[in-house]
Amino acid sequence: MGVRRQARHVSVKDVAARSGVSFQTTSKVLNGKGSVSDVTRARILQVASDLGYVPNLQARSLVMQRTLTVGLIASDFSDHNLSRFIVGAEQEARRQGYGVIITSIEPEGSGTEYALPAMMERRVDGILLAAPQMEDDRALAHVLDRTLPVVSLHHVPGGGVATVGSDHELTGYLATQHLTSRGHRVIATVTGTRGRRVTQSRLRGYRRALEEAGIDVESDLVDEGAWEIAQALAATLRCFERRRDITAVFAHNDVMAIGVLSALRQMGRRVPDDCSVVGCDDIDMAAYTSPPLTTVHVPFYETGAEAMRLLLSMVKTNSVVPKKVLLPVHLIVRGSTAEASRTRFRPTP
Amino acid sequence: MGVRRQARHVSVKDVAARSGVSFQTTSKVLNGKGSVSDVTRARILQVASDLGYVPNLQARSLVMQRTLTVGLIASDFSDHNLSRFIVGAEQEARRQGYGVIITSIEPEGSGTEYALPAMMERRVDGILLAAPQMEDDRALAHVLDRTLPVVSLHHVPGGGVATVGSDHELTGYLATQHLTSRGHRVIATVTGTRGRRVTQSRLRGYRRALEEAGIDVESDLVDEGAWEIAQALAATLRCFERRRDITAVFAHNDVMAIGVLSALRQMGRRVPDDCSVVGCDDIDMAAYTSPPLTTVHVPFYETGAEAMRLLLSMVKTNSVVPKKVLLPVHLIVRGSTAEASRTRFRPTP
DNA sequence: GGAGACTAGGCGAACGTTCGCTTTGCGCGC
DNA sequence: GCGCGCAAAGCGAACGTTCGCCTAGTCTCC
Repeated sequence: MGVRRQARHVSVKDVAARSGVSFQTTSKVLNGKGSVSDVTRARILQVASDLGYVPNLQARSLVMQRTLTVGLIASDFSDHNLSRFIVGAEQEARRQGYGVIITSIEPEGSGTEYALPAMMERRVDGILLAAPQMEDDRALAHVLDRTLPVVSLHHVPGGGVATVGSDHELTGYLATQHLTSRGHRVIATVTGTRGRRVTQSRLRGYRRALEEAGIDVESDLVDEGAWEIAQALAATLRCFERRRDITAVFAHNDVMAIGVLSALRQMGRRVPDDCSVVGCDDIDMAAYTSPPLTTVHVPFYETGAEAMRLLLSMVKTNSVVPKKVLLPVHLIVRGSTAEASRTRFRPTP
Repeated sequence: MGVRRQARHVSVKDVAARSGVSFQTTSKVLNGKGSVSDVTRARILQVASDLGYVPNLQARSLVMQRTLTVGLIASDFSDHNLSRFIVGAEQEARRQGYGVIITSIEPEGSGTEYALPAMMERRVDGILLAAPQMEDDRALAHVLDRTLPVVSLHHVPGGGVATVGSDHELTGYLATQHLTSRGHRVIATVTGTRGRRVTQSRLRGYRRALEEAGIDVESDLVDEGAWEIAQALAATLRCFERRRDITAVFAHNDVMAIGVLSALRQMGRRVPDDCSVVGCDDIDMAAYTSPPLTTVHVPFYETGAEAMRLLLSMVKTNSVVPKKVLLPVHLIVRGSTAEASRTRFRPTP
């Protein structure tokens, strides 16, 4: 039980005292400002390093009026996509010398009550929002407006907030178009949570691809998987109960696509021989499902980096630019999709 | 391009001026210290809320000598297990009113050069380390020692640092013992990265279970999967090339277990009829592989929460207690394991 | 009616910086 | 020989808090 008091930090005054100069001169040297003779400069630097001087950012930001720190509010750090985004954002911040302080907000509503104040108390220079399920939270939007530079991963009501994301409609379009171009005509889709914008966008892309191929959009081919394996599995079973002639399924993300694969296996349908499957997001595991999943790559890491770049540029110029950035997505063809002509009908056991 | 200067924050002096008292009195009211009459107290509180006063934690921590902030250094936020850990830690910190500032360190060596100074500059009250691959980094250990309260998820050389983790040897033991108790005698294991302590511990558990069952430990049944699906798949194939009589495989984590399942499928061996598979970690997906994976549950979330609890208790008492906490793990039986008697030998195609 | 205790509030200092303004000392041109 | 300009360093103030100590006023009690 080694209890020991924490050693006091060495301050610029300590360094000054040891070097025989005023602490302001020391400060000048450490910041490379003002004119100081080479010999004293060297002496001060030497002493500073001997004493292990580490500047106190708290004090510094008090006078500078900026903290070199940004807040990152996320709904769930363990969400795979979100965590890629976070890594991208954090690395970009680090590259630019900014610190990142995080808070997660509880899914059941307003963890915002804690998150925002915590960030404000710490006087963050800007905020990065990554809480997709808050996209309709007007309270949040209200608080954010007119105060700080904010960049969000998702839509924020009111529209004063800059957004960086990927083109979800294109995602849905590319996935579906890949299937129609391979001759599929009866294409089911297992969607994300109904109310969410991503879902609506991906659904729009799905419809557009079908229409372009001259295929009617039929509602019994659409079912909700709500981003979860188990629900996607169930949704797939429901679709096939309604329509036995489905030859392809587009899942609104890869995790659900894995559920779709499970469902098909369970029904005794082979992939891609009996049914093609395409997901989106391109998670690591997508390359290792059986068969490997055809999917649309969504650049989460780059989105995070880009969002942070935009945020920091706003912070540095002290301006607010409510622009929307969309990053490109692209199709990755693997083994889970095949020509419709190869598809042989096999009755459900 | 709506450029607008950032509004200055309202300070305790602003509130004081408006309420007609000194700013120190305002401070007293806001902190509930000293004696202030009910009427002025009410007036001050009213003004504070009218003006939207938010205390400046920077200034506060300057005089209080603590920042109510802890640093979290992690190797990779997008690692599934690590991110569960982080969520647990963050939530516990939040519950206790502490902020969390993060840095990731690059796998290729010493991102520490940036991470530590960044934390020190911000005068964090303590540091939580979650960078398993740094477990042998003496430089890191040296810097950490004797300065701040530090709790680590992994071993730190020199041993002055508190550690919270789960019982990896027990994990390996439970997984393997489950297999031996079901009559398996030829049990392969696909390990994590060789040099790592987790790997060594899980391997020790594996050996102990075998010995208890009176089975010789044979080196041609051990192969390295290095935590990755693809490598685990390859390792499995190699094992079966050496030994065709394997009836069960223990993978050092669930991700690799998925690779093992792929390999078996590829070889035409059915799970669990021809071969049983058990993983560990209990990731979300484990319940949805086909067949659902028998695994050992490792409480990452709780580990994070517990680590943060320990860290904060050290911070609050200003003491350093280099204790080691081990959290319990338990077996979860799903569909990927069966009695050895059911196992029928099928030659590799 | 006066001493003592208590209440309400003010004041100065400190925390560790940055920044702009002064002061000191010295070489130099006329 | 005198003022000028410039380099080197010091000084005071400010950032927004907390904290300990001081003071003025009121209440209580004998």
